[in-house]
Amino acid sequence: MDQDPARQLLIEFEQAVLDALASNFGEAEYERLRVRSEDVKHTISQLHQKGQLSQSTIHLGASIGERIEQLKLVMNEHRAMMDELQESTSDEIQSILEKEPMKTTQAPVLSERRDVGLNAVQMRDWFLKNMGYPFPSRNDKVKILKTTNRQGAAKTPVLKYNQVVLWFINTRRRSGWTKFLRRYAQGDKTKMLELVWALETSVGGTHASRSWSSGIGPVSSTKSRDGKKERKITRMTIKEYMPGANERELEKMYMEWNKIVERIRYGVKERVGDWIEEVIGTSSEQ
DNA sequence: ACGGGAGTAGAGGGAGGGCA
DNA sequence: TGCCCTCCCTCTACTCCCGT
Repeated sequence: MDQDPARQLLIEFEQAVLDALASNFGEAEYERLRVRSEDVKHTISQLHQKGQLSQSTIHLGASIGERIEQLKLVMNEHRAMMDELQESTSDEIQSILEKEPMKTTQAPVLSERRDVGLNAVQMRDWFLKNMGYPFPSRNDKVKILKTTNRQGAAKTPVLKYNQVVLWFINTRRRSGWTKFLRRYAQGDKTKMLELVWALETSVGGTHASRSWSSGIGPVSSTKSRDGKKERKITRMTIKEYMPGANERELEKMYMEWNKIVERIRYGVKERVGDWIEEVIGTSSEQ
């Protein structure tokens, strides 16, 4: 039994989400979970305000979110087959029904620019799996687009290709990834890839335990993702990458890196409890 | 031509203060 | 206590510019 009430609350909450996902996840179940998430959010926020939320509890919350996310992805794989079948049928029906002229491609009016938040789960996931080179090719973007739209079909607005492009541009900049690239890799993306690989091996563990990966993988591959040109990656340790750096400088770099990862995982959200909303919001799409 | 970066506008929402 | 207003922050998306 966990002695920390906040930790206990989070663990019980995770169990409730898992139970719901394992059962027939209907509207009633969603509503119950939503109410419960409000309680959890309220309690966690209060503890945070009182300064009673330990770092390990915050990390527990993060890893619970990660586990729920992974379960969701697995379930979506199974669902994808059915969806594809449905999609091809509905496309056919839609082409028959679409006798109206094509919608205009004009820029949306300002009031439509930020109606509801983007479903950025897939984009965040892709970014975190390719931290060394977070520049998705056209194919990657289309894949992200399809998966996102399949997942959030009814609850979130359709994600457009351009939104994926913009999201990655903004996230690289705002998360601090671009600054990190300039500071520690002199703006050289190949060097950055080497650095992130060095960081990854230095930290150790798996993608699940770290929550991020360089994107290179264990087997040597020098070909860039888009296949346009070769990138020679030298695999070295962090000490080899930064031979002149002392422990303090390395520590500072690790801290900056962790901050970037956190920003990408949860957006630049600072309010405690927002991650719960995000988890509930995305899990309910099952 | 295309993709990415930088600067920026605007919408939405939370926090906090003032007031009845 | 509840309402209103203002300020500030986050996020999306636009425009312009630059590099390939």
